[in-house]
Amino acid sequence: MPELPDVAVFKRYADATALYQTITSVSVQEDRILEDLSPQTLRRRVKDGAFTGSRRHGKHLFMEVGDRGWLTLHFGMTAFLKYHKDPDAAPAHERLSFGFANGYRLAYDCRRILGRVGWTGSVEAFVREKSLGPDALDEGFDLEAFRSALSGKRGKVKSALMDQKMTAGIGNVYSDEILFHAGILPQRKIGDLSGDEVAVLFEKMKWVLGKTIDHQADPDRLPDGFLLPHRGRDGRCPACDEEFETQKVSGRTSWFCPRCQK
DNA sequence: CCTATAGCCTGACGGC
DNA sequence: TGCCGTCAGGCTATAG
Repeated sequence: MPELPDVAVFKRYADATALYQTITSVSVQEDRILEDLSPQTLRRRVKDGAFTGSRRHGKHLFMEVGDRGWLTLHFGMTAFLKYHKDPDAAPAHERLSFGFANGYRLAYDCRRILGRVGWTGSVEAFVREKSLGPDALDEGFDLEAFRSALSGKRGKVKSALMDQKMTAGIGNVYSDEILFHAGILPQRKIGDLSGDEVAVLFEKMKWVLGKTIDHQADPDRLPDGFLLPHRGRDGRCPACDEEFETQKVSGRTSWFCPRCQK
């Protein structure tokens, strides 16, 4: 699930629940979740500290622990956060959790163990090391920068949107959503797009990501006209009622409307 | 350098 | 009911 809008919602959730509380314990149920970090080191770094702030870049969430550094969280395909007190309320695939002085825990649930939690001294250094492009919602990432990032790319437009080095945050689902609103087929080649199409794509990228965050990235709360609620359900275009088609692009299933998208 | 593809992981789901 | 194949909203290493 977790692409930029989902992680933005996780950030809000973490900010609303876990900030400024003394961390009294760390529980690691699954070592493979940790990226270049032992449970002991993690414990030493956060214990008796507190989450004092957070940032997001693309699909990554960073939780600041005072001046000690930043916890880095990536959610793979299936991870999410859950703040709970009652052990019965713990999510089914809790891999790691932080206990607070008030008795609550912030749990990291990751069914497929494709997500990773690590540590960095600097968010900027982390972004550089991972070769991540600018966050898709960064205001500095404007149309000019978008055109420049696309120039020289030869593949399909959907692959480019999902390329985290081009811009960070867009995955399979939201690339389809953006292309649907832009009226562009996912399998189109970058070089074949007109200047106007690139401008529309850019505008819809910003619009879709912002709009879905406003609606908690929840398919059931999105207003009419979005692809996401129809994806794999009734499978019909909300604009023209044509049946959506699917096609593998970059090894992932793409959904598109053969009538609305050119 | 670039792009496309296989593999990593677990578990939910549908068909038989 | 139970088993099995398929597939899932990501990333990385590797091949071409």
